Amino acid sequence: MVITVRGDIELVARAGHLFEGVTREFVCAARDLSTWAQPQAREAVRRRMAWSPGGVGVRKLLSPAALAGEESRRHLRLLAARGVQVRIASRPLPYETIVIDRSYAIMAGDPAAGVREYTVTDEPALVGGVWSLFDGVWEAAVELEAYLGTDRPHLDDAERAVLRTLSLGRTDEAAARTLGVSLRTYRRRVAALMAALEAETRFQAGKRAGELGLTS
Amino acid sequence: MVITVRGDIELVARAGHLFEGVTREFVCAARDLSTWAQPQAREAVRRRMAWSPGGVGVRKLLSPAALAGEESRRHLRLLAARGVQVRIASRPLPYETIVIDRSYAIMAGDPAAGVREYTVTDEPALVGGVWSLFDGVWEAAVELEAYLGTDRPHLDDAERAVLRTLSLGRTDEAAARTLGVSLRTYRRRVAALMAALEAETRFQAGKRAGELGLTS
DNA sequence: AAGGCGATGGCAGCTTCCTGCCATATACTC
DNA sequence: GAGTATATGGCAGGAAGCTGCCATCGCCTT
Repeated sequence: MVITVRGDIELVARAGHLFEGVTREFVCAARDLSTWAQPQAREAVRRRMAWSPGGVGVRKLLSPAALAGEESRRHLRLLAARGVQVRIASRPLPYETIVIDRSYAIMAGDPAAGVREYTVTDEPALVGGVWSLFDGVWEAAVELEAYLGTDRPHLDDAERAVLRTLSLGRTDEAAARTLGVSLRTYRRRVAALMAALEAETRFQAGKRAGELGLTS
Repeated sequence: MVITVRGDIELVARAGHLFEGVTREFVCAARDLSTWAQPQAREAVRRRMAWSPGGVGVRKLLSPAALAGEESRRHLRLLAARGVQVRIASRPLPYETIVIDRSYAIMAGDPAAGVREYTVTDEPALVGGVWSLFDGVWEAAVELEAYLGTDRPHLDDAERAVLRTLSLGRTDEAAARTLGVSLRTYRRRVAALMAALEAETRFQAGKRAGELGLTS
């Protein structure tokens, strides 16, 4: 069974009961928090949320863009406090996706289009496949608190350059030469980088950089 | 449009033309290489593959289980040599998935069932969503060569212990003391760990450890 | 012009790290 | 027992890394 609806209101009308019928699991991937802008939709979601403490696993997967505003962060933290698992994926997820109880999948159409289309299905292969892919992305994504906590130390150009030479395994002397600065300055910058990464040793700095995926 | 077929043969009969009509992109996620066991299916895939050099981007995403046998590895390397991008996801992907030209999605049903069911669709929202999720997993997955190369360096207890002390930022002397070995031995083990991580400096070792998620 | 400020470079001394060499110990094989 | 392999510890010398101090330079403000 596959149905396609246009817009939030029609979605709620046709598939709203699915939201309220969640018994075990509700997973949701989205680029940001702007979906469900319609009051009716939000209301339906809220009604569902009220049940969540009762054993329904709710997982919300978002892209970093969802953390843009301070308000968004507060909202997400609130959700997390209510038991919703929130993770941040490294890439945007333009097509919003919902899987309910591993039985129904709801996917939003191209966001570039005007009125948003939603496709709802209960085909086992589709639902299973989508859920499985979701789970893969979920596994690779990082916990909200961890993401906010690390606070992604913003490195300036000099620090990035230092990071690169360190990653190459050069000696300080060679690195300083390639960067065109003195040994003293280079080491000062290494010290600055380590401070930025809250590391006391170069090993710790490297580990931190690796964990944060600072490749450059 | 959504159709469901039972078994490889019927899939090829009903959707085989999709494989041969690839023009831009062919992506595929699977747990292992056992799919397409049927000769007809393999043949269809092979015909498709013959075109791939002509600009079709082929991405194959597998779980580590696909690397079980030496034969599998050879096969994958062969594919890679032919221009197929092969990556290994960290988790198994029980539901096999194919997306062709971002226009058609084919998803296999529960592998536990007897005859395998396949669902084929061209619903934009479904295809787009599946593709997007695939891309997310893909991004988090690791290149075949990198995976085989690094081969998840298996660290013994001694190396794990060293890793822990290094992560704590202790000096070698303190670390050696807490581990109850001499300074010389401790440093030998650090050198061994660095060799295992293919690192030339402690920074690189830390980075590698961070990237590999070696927390302990 | 004068002064403050921040980044740089040189120097020096210190700590830490790295490794080759040798001696010892333990275990395993023949 | 003799021989071999492997892990350990000590020592020493060298390489690399760290940082305090001071002088210099460019830039900005007053």
